[in-house]
Amino acid sequence: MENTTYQKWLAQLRKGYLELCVLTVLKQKESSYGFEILQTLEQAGLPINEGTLYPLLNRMFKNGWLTSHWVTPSEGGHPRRHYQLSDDGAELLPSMLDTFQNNQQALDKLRDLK
Amino acid sequence: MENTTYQKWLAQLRKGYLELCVLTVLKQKESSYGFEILQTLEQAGLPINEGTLYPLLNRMFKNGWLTSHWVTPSEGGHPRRHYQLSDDGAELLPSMLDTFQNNQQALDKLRDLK
DNA sequence: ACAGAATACTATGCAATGCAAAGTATTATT
DNA sequence: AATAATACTTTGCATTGCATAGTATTCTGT
Repeated sequence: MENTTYQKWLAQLRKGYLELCVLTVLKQKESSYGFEILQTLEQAGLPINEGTLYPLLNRMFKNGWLTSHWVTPSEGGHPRRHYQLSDDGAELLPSMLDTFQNNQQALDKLRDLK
Repeated sequence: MENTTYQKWLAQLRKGYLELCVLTVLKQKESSYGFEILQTLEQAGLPINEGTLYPLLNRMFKNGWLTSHWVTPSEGGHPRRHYQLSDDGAELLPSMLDTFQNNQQALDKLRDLK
């Protein structure tokens, strides 16, 4: 109740940041799919909504940051849409990490004011 | 040109983060006003738009995170709208810092995958 | 004295995204 | 047969960074 505006703020803080996280996961795993990424993020302490991740992957794909192909598991089960970093995505990731860390440093500076 | 989607991403990454920065500035300075905050952020490596900051201050005020009063400088000049942290804002700031640092840690975990 | 820059705040409208919610399918478990 | 788990899609809402334009005062250079 009293925390409503804080909850809203949490959602805002994830904007942009989630893209960085997903690119990082795909760099580490080389190839992964929605459901697995969802679990990986949760294990790293970032539980996010299905309705957040799937559209996100789609947007990143449309941006040309990812490539994608369908995989039907040989052991059976629901087909999975796998994603990998594209060349553009791989090139972007270091800049994004840089920006994120610069933000961290800017905040540290502000905390040291006066 | 090729960077358009990256520029958009930069704007997204600032959502939520800017609020944390402004709260931090106001904690350090105890009281400040729009134009000064603008310059403080720029000096910390965060140049932001007027049209971003003033509405942001207004929203934070409406959320009850800040208090505000007008000050006419004794040395003359344009009247300034000063802001300070409210009790709610002061209480919120540590939680926000915590969340931000947890995000940093989550990203570090992801970079260590496998 | 006048023009422009710097200071300082307000208001409007757009684009982008996290999330809730509901839906579709398949496979595994009980 | 029913439920849960796996796996992806789609719609609509609320929020926010930014571009842009507008208002007003003071200071600087010529």
